[in-house]
Amino acid sequence: MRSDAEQNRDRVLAAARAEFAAHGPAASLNKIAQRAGVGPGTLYRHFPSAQALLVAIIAEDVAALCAHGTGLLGHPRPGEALRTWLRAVAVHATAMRGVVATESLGAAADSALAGCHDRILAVGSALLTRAGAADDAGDLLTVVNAVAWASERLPPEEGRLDRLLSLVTRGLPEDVIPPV
Amino acid sequence: MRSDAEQNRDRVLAAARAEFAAHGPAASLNKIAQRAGVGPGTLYRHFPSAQALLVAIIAEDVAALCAHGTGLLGHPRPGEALRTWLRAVAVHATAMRGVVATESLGAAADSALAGCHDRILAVGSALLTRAGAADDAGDLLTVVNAVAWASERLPPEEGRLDRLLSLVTRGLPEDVIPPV
DNA sequence: TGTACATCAGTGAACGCGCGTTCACTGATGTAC
DNA sequence: TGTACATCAGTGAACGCGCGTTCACTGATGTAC
Repeated sequence: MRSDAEQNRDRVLAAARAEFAAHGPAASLNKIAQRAGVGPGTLYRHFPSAQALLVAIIAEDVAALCAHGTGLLGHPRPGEALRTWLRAVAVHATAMRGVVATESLGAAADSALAGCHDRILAVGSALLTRAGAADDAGDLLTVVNAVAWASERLPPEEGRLDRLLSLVTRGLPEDVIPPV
Repeated sequence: MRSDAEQNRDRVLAAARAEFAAHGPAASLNKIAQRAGVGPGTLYRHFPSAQALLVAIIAEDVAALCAHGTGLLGHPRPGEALRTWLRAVAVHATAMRGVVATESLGAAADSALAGCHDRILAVGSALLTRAGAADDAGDLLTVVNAVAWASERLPPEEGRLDRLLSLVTRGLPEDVIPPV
């Protein structure tokens, strides 16, 4: 790829993140192009649709989330590791006014996002198994996504996301802490 | 109100339900008017905005939901009564491609829907208290709404809504069933 | 290293579209007598 | 009951707007020599 093209691609992605964060699903492609300082034609050269933009953005994040989760597989307390990772998933899904949560839910059915979905699911399953939970990883991640979406729509309130998450995770196995 | 006006109002509401069900938040007011067989001006005479339409629709449902919940306060098994009602709330929130869930979440901050929100919350609190749960009714209803929203976005699957709900409600007190 | 050139990314005005919304006009309804 | 009329609901063409998208043209980049 020509170096100026790559630079523009990156600028478009950054602008898209900002516009989606500001306007959610109603973000306009023309405005993303404008914010990135390129013509609409340039945006289309790199991303043929808003969907393609979102896929690129989400794929950027999913790798980090999977790495985080894989690292937590070595955490000494499996239950805590699981909860920590689920919170990270929720924070990720909170981004961009619910757009990420919405896309993530449909990821299994979307061929472009299917890879992301599978990788997240694999990490989640591993963490669940290690924590000794019999839950379905897909269902659990669905609910975590849903909770993230909800917390993003409500007026911001300190600690709300954690309260809502704890409603969901309180059924998961707790770590046995050896008495001191 | 003139009788033809009331008839048109009802037809617009019915058409709006159908259009929101078909297209979610992207439903068009012109198309709602067309489906109702009235001119756009008539729709505006009754409802100045899409928001006003939604408020009218939701208010229609909330009354039924509250009556249902109030009736369940006399149910012999408080835990089961609570779960039954939460499921009814979820089914209500599943309507119209997530539009109802989205509106319901913002209801507390929306003066037109604040009344609905308060009534639902009061019924929920009563059922929770009776079941012996210490949970915050607002948080619980938020999560139930979120789960309903998610289940509406995923490809339909028999029993999914109940599975997701059970993830949320398994932390609630169970009824003590006397041994036979 | 320097230059000529082919490639292809970038430009941005312009398109058609459907949206929400308006308003001058029409006509049905309900009322007063 | 019958009629004349005032009220106000209904109409629908038309508006401006911003959207997604296109495409003929420009010009920067990287390459071949």
